[in-house]
Amino acid sequence: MADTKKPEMSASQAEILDAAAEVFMRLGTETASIDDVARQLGSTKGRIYHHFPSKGVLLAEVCLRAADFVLKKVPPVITPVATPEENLRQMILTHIPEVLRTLPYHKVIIQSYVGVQQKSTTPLERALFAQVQQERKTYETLFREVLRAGMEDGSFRAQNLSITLQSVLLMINAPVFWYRPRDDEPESFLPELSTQLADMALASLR
Amino acid sequence: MADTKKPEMSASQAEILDAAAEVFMRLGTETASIDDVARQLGSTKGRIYHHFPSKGVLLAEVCLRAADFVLKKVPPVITPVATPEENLRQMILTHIPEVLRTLPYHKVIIQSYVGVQQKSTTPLERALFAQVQQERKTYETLFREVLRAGMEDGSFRAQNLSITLQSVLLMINAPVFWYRPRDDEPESFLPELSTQLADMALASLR
DNA sequence: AGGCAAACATACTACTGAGTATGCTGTCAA
DNA sequence: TTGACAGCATACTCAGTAGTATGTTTGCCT
Repeated sequence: MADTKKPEMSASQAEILDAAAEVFMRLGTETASIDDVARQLGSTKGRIYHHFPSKGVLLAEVCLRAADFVLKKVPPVITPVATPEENLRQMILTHIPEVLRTLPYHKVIIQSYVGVQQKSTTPLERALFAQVQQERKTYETLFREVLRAGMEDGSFRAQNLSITLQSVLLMINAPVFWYRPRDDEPESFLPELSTQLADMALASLR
Repeated sequence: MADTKKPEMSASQAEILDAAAEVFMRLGTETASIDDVARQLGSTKGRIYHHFPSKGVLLAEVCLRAADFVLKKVPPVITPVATPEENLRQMILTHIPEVLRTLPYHKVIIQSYVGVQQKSTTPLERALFAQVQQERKTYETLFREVLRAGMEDGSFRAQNLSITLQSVLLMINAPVFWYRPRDDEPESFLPELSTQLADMALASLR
């Protein structure tokens, strides 16, 4: 655990992950083949297997990147000087645009969340998915602590914390299920969407 | 449209659908094979293909049944004499236990909702999935109308209706993502879960 | 210049899993 | 009783896909 966990991803690897996320989103992680991903890249299998040892690892890396996106943006906006309401609101207002900016990644990680333990994975794949699980747990804890603090000081209604946490998390991820970027969409839509969801989430806690 | 849409499902067919829902839930709709479903039944492929022409149709029938479950229970509790809040609360308190009672089916339909258009489907499969889409839309409309009525008479805060609808729907389906029945679970847990979610959903609208 | 990796492309192999063709068995009507 | 059909089981076929083995090019260091 001595070394920092940044495996120095190359530009080509990032490009492959972008393509994989896009294709996995469109076709589903199981249905999509490595050849589909290669076609999306305008290249062939060889390129992908040069950088990733298996399809399972590729999928795991996509999920890991999805988790990293929000995990880099949200923690910095939390501050001890703010009230739980203010903290939670800022977290949500940061979370939603970042998720929609990297939408394909999050559509993929939700697939892996809804369906399925991976079948017959290699040790490396298991390790990566364990890391995804870990980061997910870390991210949940950020929200859990804010909710707990708010319930303690009476800002939020006292009730089952786990249920509350899951509900709030799913609520702020709801756009992942239905949002599709549109050409005729006004500039103001994303901020409006974010604030409305933040309002609803906060209201649900009172 | 003259005939009633009840294709007279046999007991054997229902048993197959139960097994398919269970296996599709555990392994994922793409990963799970027909042989897996057959093994769950303690029989072989032959039985399944005798009743269903393809894996896609089998999956579609599972989704259709999932939609039917809630669509049979929820509409009867809606009444014009009640306020929008009261109607919505009763709908949620009916929806959640029914979903958890038939959990595997709903885990499957959510998979098909998150991931993917089906690839290279037969006309029959397309027709069935269109029917699923139709029933889903019908179900959504029930909630949309109650929300709209509540916004009109001032019970609910006026805001983007579609966003509100999607958020509420996802919120009351949240347990599908995380709930797992436990042996040491008190009798009272399900009612408590339902009322807490109903409270949160209604509060989010104020 | 030249050699040597890294970064791919090409051409395979092996296997899994959907779908089919056919065989077997009980049941029920005529 | 018999034949005919529903309800399965068994034993295949065949297409698609993950993974591999091996070529080919491109930078890059000396």
